[in-house]
Amino acid sequence: MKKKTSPNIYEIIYDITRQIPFGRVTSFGAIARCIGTGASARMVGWALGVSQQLGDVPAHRVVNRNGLLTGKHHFGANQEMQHLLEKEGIEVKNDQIVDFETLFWDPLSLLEGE
DNA sequence: ATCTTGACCTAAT
DNA sequence: CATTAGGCCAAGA
Repeated sequence: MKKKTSPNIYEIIYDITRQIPFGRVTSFGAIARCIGTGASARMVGWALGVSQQLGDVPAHRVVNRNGLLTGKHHFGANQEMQHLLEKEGIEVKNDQIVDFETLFWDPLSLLEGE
């Protein structure tokens, strides 16, 4: 069988990001923590960037711990990320999510739910 | 093969 | 309270 560095990381990150409910957001740290060791917040952002380019994962629902749209620049151009969030009913001000803690969705809930 | 950069986070000074 | 340092893993040059 083929031996890769760590294909699991991608699957986990993709899966978690895909499980994010509508109108809800999460942070890199939360996902990284959900994975635990073997991955870091940076990998999440990098993996999400790839997934976003693939169009299979709503990366616009993932922001940093501050609720700041750090990676909006990676969405091609303009405030596409912010527009997507606003379309979901999320209010964004100055590239920052309003009531972030309220809209925050913890991926750990998946582990608890299942 | 090595070095640098990267959508980050936590802790220490 | 603000800034610096360290950790973490992977991809590009």
